Amino acid sequence: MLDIKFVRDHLDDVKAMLERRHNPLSLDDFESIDKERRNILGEVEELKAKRNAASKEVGAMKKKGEDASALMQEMREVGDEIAKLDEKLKETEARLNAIMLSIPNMPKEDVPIGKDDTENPEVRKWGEPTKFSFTPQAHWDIGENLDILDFERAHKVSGARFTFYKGLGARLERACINFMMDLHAKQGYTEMLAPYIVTRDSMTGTGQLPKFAEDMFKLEGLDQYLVPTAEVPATNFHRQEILDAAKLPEHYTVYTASFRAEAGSAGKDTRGLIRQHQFNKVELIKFCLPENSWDELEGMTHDAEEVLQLLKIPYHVVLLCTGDMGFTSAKTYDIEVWMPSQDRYREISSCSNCLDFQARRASIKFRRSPKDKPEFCHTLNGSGLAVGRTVAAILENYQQEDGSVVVPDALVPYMGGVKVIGK
RNA sequence: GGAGAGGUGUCCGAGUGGUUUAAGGAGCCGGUCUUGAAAACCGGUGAUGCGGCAACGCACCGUGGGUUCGAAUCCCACCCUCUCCGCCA
Repeated sequence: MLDIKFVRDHLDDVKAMLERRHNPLSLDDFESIDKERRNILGEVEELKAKRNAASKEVGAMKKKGEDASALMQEMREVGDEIAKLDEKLKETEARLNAIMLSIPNMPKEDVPIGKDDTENPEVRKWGEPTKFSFTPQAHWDIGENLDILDFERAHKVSGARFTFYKGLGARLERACINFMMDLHAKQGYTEMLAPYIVTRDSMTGTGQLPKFAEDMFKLEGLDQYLVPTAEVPATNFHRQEILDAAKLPEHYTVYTASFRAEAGSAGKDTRGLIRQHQFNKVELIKFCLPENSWDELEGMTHDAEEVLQLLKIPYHVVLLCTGDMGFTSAKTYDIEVWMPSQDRYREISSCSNCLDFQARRASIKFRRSPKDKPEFCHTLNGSGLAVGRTVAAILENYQQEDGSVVVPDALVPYMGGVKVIGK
């Protein structure tokens, strides 16, 4: 969430930002509700001050044996008035809060203005699209032919958008997870495994709620949700904490399965591993000082890219334009991996600097020294990487004419020495 | 799931209706002493949020309600933690 003082003082800038993001939220009511809230607050606090003073006096009078009934009667009426105003205040604050929770983060100045993913500029490119002397197959065909992916049975057992990994397919997925976690640990990230179920407060803290409820799975009868990304448990790890500045930055690499309802994406990527209700992901999370977050974003993006470099899979990095950015982000790089069967790059990682947007929602602070006032941390998150999509990219980029798949050198030790997945 | 205990400031811990502006201690900051440090002693110090230019005010003792002129304290509901039992990977 943005600082309400910032919104108050830069309302036109915030409105312009919404337009650039193609966000239909209207802030026309903001000013009046904000003013109303402060008016009521002033009134009710004045009455409370009066009551506090009078109550003290009642106590003193009673001690002296004096009659305080007139004052008590008067305060009874003041109390009724306070109750009425408190009710009104609560209602006004709820409306204001709903608005504040719906305003997305302010994009950094250098984020290009654009309407959707067709307007994301390429920042850099690594490797060249893989060339084949034959017509490359899609990863779902490769996987089924090798009997390492089973979509049909998954549909029977769980419904659409689920997959069984089998044999060396399962091994490959697991190898990728371990390879990524080991690499990120070497890069200085602390390894973490996190809960797959989180509370509503956690979902609100990182910005998934209240706006994106339809994107996730809620547990029936409970106020808890399946994690749509490890970002949620990992960022909320420090919710409502004041961290020691000397311990910042904190870097975590977190593996979880991720669960997404994929409402509204019916018909998109219906085949294969690209868009699943459940997928594995290794996430990178950072908590840092405000002055360092832009450098930390560059570092995090490179740390994620290194996975693909070591796997020797071509990719490029794009900078998301205003219309394509996530709600909580001020700047996002997407890493897109080359997918031969689709003859284009597909997103495999998204690295974002959220500035203090999540920290304010989740109250994650730090103190520069014991005497200083706490300030909000900056939080960053990035995929390092989406594992299912990585497996898809390996299958497609490393496929051979005979239908087998060569295991990238970096993964061979994680595959128990297996160098080729064949029939 | 059953039974019990408990949730108070950075920490420990007192507090069952009115100077609680949360006792006391630890810690922390400053000072005295000391070659320096420790110890001892003296003084200072709860955190956070909101409103206000400010003085200041309001809120906050797990959360949400309620009773009262007044609630950390009484009542109701809920959440969480711990111990034991049951069940269980």
